[in-house]
Order: sequence, then structure tokens, then C-alpha cells
Amino acid sequence: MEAIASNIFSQHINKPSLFKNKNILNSTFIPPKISFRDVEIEQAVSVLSPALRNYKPNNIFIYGTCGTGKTVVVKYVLNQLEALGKNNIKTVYVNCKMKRVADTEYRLLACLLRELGVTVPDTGLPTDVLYRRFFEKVDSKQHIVLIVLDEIDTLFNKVGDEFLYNLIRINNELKNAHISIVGITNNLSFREGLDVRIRSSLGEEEILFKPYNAIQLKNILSERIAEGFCENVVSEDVLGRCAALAAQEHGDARRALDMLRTAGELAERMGDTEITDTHVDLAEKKIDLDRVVETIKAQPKQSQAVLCAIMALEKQSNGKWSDSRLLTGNVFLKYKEIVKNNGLRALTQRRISDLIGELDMLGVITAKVISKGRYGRTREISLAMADELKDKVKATLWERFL
DNA sequence: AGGTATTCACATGAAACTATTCTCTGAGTTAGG
DNA sequence: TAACTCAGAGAATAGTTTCATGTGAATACCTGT
Repeated sequence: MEAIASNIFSQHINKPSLFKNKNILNSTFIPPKISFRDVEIEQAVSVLSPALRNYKPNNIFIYGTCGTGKTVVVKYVLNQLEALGKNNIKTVYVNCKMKRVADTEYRLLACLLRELGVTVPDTGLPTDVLYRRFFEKVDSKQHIVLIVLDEIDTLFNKVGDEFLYNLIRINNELKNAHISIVGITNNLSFREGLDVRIRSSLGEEEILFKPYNAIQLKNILSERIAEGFCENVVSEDVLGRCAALAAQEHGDARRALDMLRTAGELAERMGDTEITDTHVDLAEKKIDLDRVVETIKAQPKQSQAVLCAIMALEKQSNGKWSDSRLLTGNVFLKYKEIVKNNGLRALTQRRISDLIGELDMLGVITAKVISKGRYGRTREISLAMADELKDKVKATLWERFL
């Protein structure tokens, strides 16, 4: 066994890697030193430092678009704080966006409790029981609990503001402990939608993260490149290009890193010893392509069937039949056909309407509500994909349904 | 011609239902003393 | 009598269905000129 395996893999093992340490090129990696965020770090530190003297720090709200370093900074600061605060400070980080982890009130609580060392079942318990257990656990000793709710807006949009209200209320009733909430969101107008009481309580302090500019991105990237890639793999040109591309995308450092890493992987796979512009271009395309294909694959069957119907219709209407335009009604008919051929249960048109809306949200299709006057109101649907991607998606769906 | 009123084909909302998974509780059962 | 088993009541959640109401503008229908 060993001998065979070494035969198969030896070629790959011996091939020199372009990477020195791939982890560093991951956007979730927390570097020992964070550049261009001194002001924000200082702000966070000054707000949180009372915790070290056993006072409750103010709640903080952190804003900033994608890839501006919010999460990294918060984690960085909290790590240090927790290290210094010994047993008196407990920090809990929860990403509210994680599907099936913390995307409902119950699961958020369960997640918090788990972080505090209490295991609770995934289901079967009333939510208020969890609140009670949470309360008891937190209040069981004199300490400060910092709760970080990342992507708090997604949870809010799903379940409303009840959980925030409850957390604040709990804080008021605690005898021994204190909890402070750090809310992170990339939705700059999130505050507006909040109840006044919650807004004033939660937004005691606010920190805004501005996007990186191209020069800063370049710096950040080169720091990581130095640690992550081997010497001479990434040229100055390529670096500049990645930074420029990401700067266009509102200074998204995460994107820049992903792009660089993927470019590296591609180059490695192609047997090149250096990353070139070609690799970067390919990487950029691949990231988008993969993202869409993955999201489609992850969609439930019914949703895929709807997309399949849309694509099938689109093909037809390219011919001549200009009246089989992509409208909800037509899609529904086609969908029923497809579903019937595949032995699936047909859903209501109401539901299909929602599914179309969801596909639109995912960015797979564009669905615009139009009024055709006397002839009703409906959605006009079009595919929002590059041809290359379209073929890829079709291949997946066709195989499945046709 | 100009102005209303209709009307279509869905959109959009709210509520209720279904199915699944899982806990908790207490009644009934069992086995050991 | 303590430990165990098991059915039933309840919860949380995702995914739907049902019922109800909303809606923008191309037409049909009037109206007075």
C-alpha cells in the first residue's frame, strides 16, 4: 500500500510549492500586527478597557463594508483583552450569519451557552428556558462577558429585535456579572431600522471602518505575501494588480487575499513557478464562477427546478417565439412540466414566485416587476450570468432534470 | 380628444399548516433486595 | 423501592399552502365638443 501511494503522490510531494504558509493568505487569519487600523483599534481599546477594572464597558457598534478588517480587529483586540483580564473577562464571538448555527434567536442563545461551557440541545426546549440558563450561567460569578455579534444585521432581519431587547434586559437584571455587546455589521444604515430604545442602549459607542485605498491594500498584501508565499513568486506588478482590482471593489481586503491565494493555487496547478497577470485574471473569474455554481448546487431541488425552467425557456425564446418571454406564469408552466417528468411534487405558484425572488436575491437571475397594463403585472426575468457560467450551470441542471 | 373606470396576471402579506427532530415528564414496568 | 422504558405533550424550525389584498398601466368605455 505504502509503496503504491508513494508512487502516485511522490511527483506532487517533490514539486516545490509556491506557498510558504497558506494559512496566512486566508482572510480569516489574524496577523500579529494589523496595519492601517490604529485609530480603530485605539477606539476599541479605550471603550473596552474599563473591563479590566471590572466596570462594564459600553456597548459598541461597529460599521464598515466588507473586507475592511472589522472582524479581524475585534478578534485581535478581544484576544489581548481576554489574555490580560485573566478570569474576569470572558469574550464570546458569534457569527450570526452562519446557517444552522446562530441564525435564529434560539440558536444564538444555544451558541452563546456553548461558548460559556453549557451544552444545550438543538431543539426541544422553550427559548425562555435558554434565557434563564444563560442568565444563571452568566450571573454565577462576578465577571464581565463581552458578546460579539458579527453580521448582526442578518439575524435582525430574520427574527427582529427581540433578542437584542432581551439581552439588554438581562444585563439590567444581573447581580454579579455584566455583559457588553459588540455588534458588527456591514450594513451602514442598519441603525435606522432599530427600535429607539435599543439604538440608544446598543449604540453607546460607534466605530466606523473606512475602506482601504489601493496603497493600503498593496501594503497589506505585501505583508502577507512576504510570509505566505515563497520568494519571487509574486512580482510587484501582480501585487499592484490585485490591489487595484480589490480597490475597485470598495477596498475589500478579503477579496484581494482570496484572489491572490487562488491565483497562487492556479499557478501551482499549472506548474508555473511565478504568478502572472494571467493567473490573477483566471482567479478573479474562478472566484465568481465557483461562487455561483456552489450556491446553485446548494439550493434545494425545487429551487433548482425553477432555475432549470427559466434556462430552458430562455433557450427557446432565443429562437423566435418572442411571446414565451420569461414571465412568472410561463416559468411556472415550464416548471410544472419539469417537475412532472422528474417525479417531484409541484409547488404552488405562490411559492414559485418566492423562489424566483430568492434566485434574484442570490444574483443568479434578474427579476424585475413590470406592469403590462391591461395584460397584468408580473416579473420579467433574465439570466444574469456570463455565457461561460451559463454553460456550466446548464450542464449541472440538465443532467439533473432533462 | 380627453378623462375615467376596468381588468389582467400576477405581486405581496399574513397566518396557518406539515413534517421533522428533539426534550421533558410522568405513568407503567422491571429487577433486585 | 429504585431504576428503567416508553408514550405523549410541547418546542423550534424550514418549507409550504391558503386566503386576502394590492397594484401599474394598457385598454374599454364615456363624455362633451
